Parts: sequence; C-alpha cells; structure tokens
Amino acid sequence: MNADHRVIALIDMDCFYVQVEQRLQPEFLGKPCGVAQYYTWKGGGLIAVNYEARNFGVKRGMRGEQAKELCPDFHVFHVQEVNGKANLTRYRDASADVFRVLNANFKLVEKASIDEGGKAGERVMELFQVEYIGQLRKYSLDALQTSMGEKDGYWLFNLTRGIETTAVNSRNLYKTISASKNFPGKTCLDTIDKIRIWCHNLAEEIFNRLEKDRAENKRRAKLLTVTCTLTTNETIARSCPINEYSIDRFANDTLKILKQYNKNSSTSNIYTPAIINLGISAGKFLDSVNTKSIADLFSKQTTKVETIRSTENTINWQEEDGEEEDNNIEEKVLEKPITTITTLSIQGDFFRKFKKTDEQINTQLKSENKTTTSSITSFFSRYTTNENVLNSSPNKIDDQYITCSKCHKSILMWNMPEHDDFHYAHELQMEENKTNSIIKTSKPIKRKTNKQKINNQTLDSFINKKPKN
DNA sequence: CATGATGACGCT
DNA sequence: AGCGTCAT
Repeated sequence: MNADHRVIALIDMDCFYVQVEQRLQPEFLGKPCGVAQYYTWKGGGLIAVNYEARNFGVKRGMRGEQAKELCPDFHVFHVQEVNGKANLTRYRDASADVFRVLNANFKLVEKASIDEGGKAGERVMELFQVEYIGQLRKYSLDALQTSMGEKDGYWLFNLTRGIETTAVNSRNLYKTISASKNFPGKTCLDTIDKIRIWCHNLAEEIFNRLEKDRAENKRRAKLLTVTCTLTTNETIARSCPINEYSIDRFANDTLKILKQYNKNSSTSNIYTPAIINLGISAGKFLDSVNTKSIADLFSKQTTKVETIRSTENTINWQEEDGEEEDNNIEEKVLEKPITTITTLSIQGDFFRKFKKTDEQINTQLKSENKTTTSSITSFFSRYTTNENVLNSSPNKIDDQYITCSKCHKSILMWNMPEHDDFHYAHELQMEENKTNSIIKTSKPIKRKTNKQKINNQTLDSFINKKPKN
C-alpha cells in the first residue's frame, strides 16, 4: 500500500457533549436532550442537541426555553459553571478519552482540521452543479483551477480521481488553550473592578488547564494573548510572553494590556469603552525538555514523525536520518493539512458519497456497506455500567471477555468496538489487494521521503494490534 | 440586553 | 504579531 492506496477514515462524534452527559446519566439515553450553557437567560443557550430532539426542530443555538416549547420532553443538561463561567472541562476530558483509545490502536491519528470542507464543499457543489464529488471528474483541470484557484483546483482535480496524498500527521494536542466569555448588553465590563475580577477568573482557568497540559504533555506555553471586543465593536488582540505559569501573572498581564485601551482617566474606576468579550489564550508551546531520553532519539521503534514547531526552530524526530530534509516552500504548499484520520467507525453521508464515486471508478469495495454505528455509548462501554455493557455486547459473555465471531479470539469486551473495526479495516485491505487497477497520478506530487515511508505501509501495519494478555 | 466558548487557520 | 473568518 502506498500513498495512493490508503484508507482514511474520519470520525465525527455526533452531538458529543450530549453523549458525554448521557454516559453519566444513562437514564436519558434515547430521550430528546441537549446541553446548554448558562440557564438564567431563557433557559441557557444550547450548544449540543441530540437527534431525538432535532426531530422536534430543536437546534443548536436555541434557548433552552424554546426547545421546551418545541419538545416538551426535552431534557437540558447544563454545562458546569466555575466562577460564573461555563467550563467545558468535562467534554475536553471525554475527548481526551477518545484520543487515548485511538492513539492506543492506530499509529496515525490526526485531529480534524478540514479545509476544503463545509462551506467550500457546498460552494463547489453549487458552482459545478454536482451532487457527488466524483461528478467533478467531467471538468478539466483548467476549469477547476479557473474557478477554485490553481492550488485548490489541482487538489480537487486529483481528489476526484481518488488521489489525495496529503500525509496524515500524528497530532492530537491543542495548539492553543483559551478561555473567554461574553458580556452582552448590560453585563458588559465597564469598570476596572469588574475587569480585574474577570481577568482573574479567566487567568485561573487558563492556569489550571495549562498546568494539566504541562503534566500530561511535557510542554509549556510561551505566549499569552489577550483578546477583547469593545462596545465600539472593535476587536483587539495583544500578546505578551509567558515566563512562568501563575494565576496572578496571567491576570496582571491581562489587566495591564486592557488598561491601555481605557479612554477614561486612570484614576477613575470606569472603563470606557466597555468590554463585551474577553478572552485569554495561551500558545506557542515548547517542549519542556528532557522528556525523551537520548536512547529514545536513537531507537528504531518509531515510524511516526513528530514535528514540533516553535518560534525559532523546527525540530524533527524521525526514524532514519536518510536524505536531507528538503523543507522548501513548494512542499509546504502541498502539505495542506487536510482532514484527519482516525478510524473506527465510519458513519453518515460522508462515506456513502465516497462509496458512490468509488463505484464509478473501479476501486470500489465489494464488502457490503457496513456502517459501523458505534455510538459513543458502545464506544465507551468500558466506562459505563455493567448493565449497559451487557446490552451492547455481542455474542457470549464470559465475565470480562467475549469471543469475536470473526476470529474467535477472546477479546476484552471493552475493546470490542475497536476490535470489530479492525476487522472491517482488514476487509478493506483485502479488497484493495485484489483490485490493482488504480489510476496513476498524472503529475506525481513531490513529497518528503520520510512521509512516503509512513504511507508505504500496509493497512495491517498501520494498525497496532493490541497485545492480548 | 443576549448564539457562547473555543479552536484552527489565512491574510497582511 | 494582530485581525478576520469559519466551524462546531
């Protein structure tokens, strides 16, 4: 399997926050629910709505009260509040759980950042009057480039032919950690006292999250960025270095920055123009050294490439020294960070559309459209109550283990969702081995040798089989 | 009063 | 470095 023969799966967790809450309170499974932050103002604002509720017309962004009108049985989970501010820790932690599972089972897991996605996709569909991406193949490279620009047009041209060589980077960590809050209407921050308090509140949250991040990821943020929107409707962003993690320093630095925009007398408590939105963000993470031993740097065990960028330097760890790293600009352009990888379940329209186009080419997969509907509930079955595990577990149950119907191996039951997906991935691989008639790249895309090595693996090797003990 | 909190990224 | 855009 080379770069042109690979399986990229995209995982999209539907109404993730709702499922996180339902995992905690399983009695709400199957019922129309949503997650709202705050509640005093019309029942809070919904930031996640499950499908049961969507059937009633409830949507994200709606107020809890309106949701109740549309759907009397609607249940609202409320986001935790700390210091009067919504705190999303619970969902970040749950997300980290997901990535722990993915990282434990796959070598390449990239957090999604889908450019060319969403709006752009719709624009393309509109522009060319197509429903499926494969239908774009009737357009010439020229035509695509004329409409989409040289770069994107070329990318699209190849993409429609099943050619997409962008490397999947192994990256799970946040590039920034930020905390912000709106102060709408009358609640705007119009005094120094209020601002001081909120600088502190936000600084505290940032501090806590940074400390946790430092412990877990052995890195430190080097830059603090304060962002605020004023009643004048202008947005201001100013940065300052982070020398040490400290609530007071974060708070004071933030306050100092904000004071620069106060048009009022410095002796007055009044702050003008008032602040409608205030946020603190920490970024420019640097490794806090010595996390890797020298031996690690020389070890052969790793095939994956980690690139950590900092302000001044770029460090690459890689398996072989091999050729020179050619870091020319052209390549960077080609390395447009696309999608994502990740695997496990494949659900929804995304894959179906792909299947349809694949059938038009001859690389289609014969295996029946097996849509692994692994809801978060089954995904997390290991964490939920026994009752739930039993409900979602196939085949015979022997305390902690169950027997896989396909390979007859004894699998820890909480590993079953992943294990099952492994079989699916394996089937895809077998199908692909059979079909060798693949379109070749007309213009081969130049890429780094090390990345090629990454992609030059079979799907089997792509997947880490968990040691069964 | 009031679609909020947070990310990533592109442009300049 | 700072601002704007887009997405969920």
